[in-house]
Amino acid sequence: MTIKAVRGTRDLLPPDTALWNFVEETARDVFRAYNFQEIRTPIFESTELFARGVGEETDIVSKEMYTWEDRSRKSPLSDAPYEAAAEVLGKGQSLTLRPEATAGIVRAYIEHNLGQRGLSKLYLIGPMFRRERPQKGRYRQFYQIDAEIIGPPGSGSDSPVRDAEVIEMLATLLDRLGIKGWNLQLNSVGCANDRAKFNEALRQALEPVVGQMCADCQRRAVTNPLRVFDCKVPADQPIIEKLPRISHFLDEPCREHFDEVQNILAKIGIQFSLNDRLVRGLDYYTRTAFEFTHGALGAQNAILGGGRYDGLSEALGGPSAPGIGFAIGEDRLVMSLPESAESVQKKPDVYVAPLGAGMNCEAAGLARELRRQNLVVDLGDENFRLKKSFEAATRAGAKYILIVGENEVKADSFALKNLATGEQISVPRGELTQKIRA
RNA sequence: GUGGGAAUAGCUCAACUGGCAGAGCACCGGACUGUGGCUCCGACGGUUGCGGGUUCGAUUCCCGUUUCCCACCCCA
Repeated sequence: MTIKAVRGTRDLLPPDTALWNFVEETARDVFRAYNFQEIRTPIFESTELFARGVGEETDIVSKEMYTWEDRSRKSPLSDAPYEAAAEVLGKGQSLTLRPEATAGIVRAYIEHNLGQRGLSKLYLIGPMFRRERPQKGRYRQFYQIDAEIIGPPGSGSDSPVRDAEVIEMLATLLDRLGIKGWNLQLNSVGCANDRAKFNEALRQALEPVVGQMCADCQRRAVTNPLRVFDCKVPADQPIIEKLPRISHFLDEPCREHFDEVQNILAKIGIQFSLNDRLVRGLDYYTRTAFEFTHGALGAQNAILGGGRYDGLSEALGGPSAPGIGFAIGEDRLVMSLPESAESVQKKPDVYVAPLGAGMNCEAAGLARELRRQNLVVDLGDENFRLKKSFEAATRAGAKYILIVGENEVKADSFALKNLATGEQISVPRGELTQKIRA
């Protein structure tokens, strides 16, 4: 039995990787225009970070994390094989593969006192890990493109301008990637006080009717009443329609904040729809919550999600640092791209084909010169028959083939053939770069 | 964690009621010693996901298991 990639993980191969690079380069380019800068945090963190940051009650923390006990630093067996070390692991630290990016970024923000620099605009691209059942658009190792605006209150980090800025940036990114037919849904889940009041009202409203609802809703009514709004069972919809809505429980500052976000978005021409049933799965969200969906993704139709988390820093023992951010599911983003992998792939400008004994050296020298001119150059082998070189050049998608044989070397002028048109000319060494680039 | 479908050559798929495991494409070589895409010929390619059972005989039927796909759940 050969060893295979483990369940829920996968290899990304060429030419698909060209698509991923296209997405990441475009994202970096767009983020730069909004003055975001990159942050890289560790792929594993103390388990406690996610327990406190994401929330003990969330599905992510309660059943989806890859968590293990590290070896104890003091263990006399610390350099023993892990089977033996496991015997003394009682004192080891509990570690977890990151299931999302925000907690780690806020941890770094606190740890390095980034609040002293004013407003931080940070982005992170990398793998996340959740132990869920794999499905279309859902993997156990998946990639997120994440960005956050966070800072002390005086830096304006809590301003609705920031919410609108982040959302508008996402619309720009999706447009730049050529993604058509995305849909933006917006909601405000209020502050902690609003949520407490709303939860209580919801619980009361559910009590007399929950018996008539589906089994899932009966469970949710106890564990997490907000999630009742996610229910898709038709028979439950009339009941859900009559339940209280978070929008009626927002206090005055939260309402004004949300109004201003909508106001800005409308003024700058970003289409959105309000959805007061939109709830997010992580405990730390406050006020603005949003989601971009796309039709071509099957059941996992959320291409990205985000929101505001004004109390997260404090929950992690840090200073007050309101923030807003989002996470794009890169796997899903790539799935909804209209581009083909072929179309974004960088093809060789020229295929250098040495022909006959001793020509490898000549060809290698020429290839080096051309590559130093920033041309994309592929290189053959003097043992190839010319036919084989042509086939290799064609397969590589090269624009030109450059033949390096004895005749050419003697004349210091090389046969350059355009593989698409069939036109062939003899080009002196000094003019090669210019001719190939033309 | 639950439910449905699937797994045969690198890829896409055949193989009747249980009877020698095949094709197309791709790959490699040749026809063709310095000019590609076309054509023709040849070669390579398999523990039929894995393990067990029934049978004279299993890709085929049965059980288990793993993985993938789809959906639930949840989320990006």
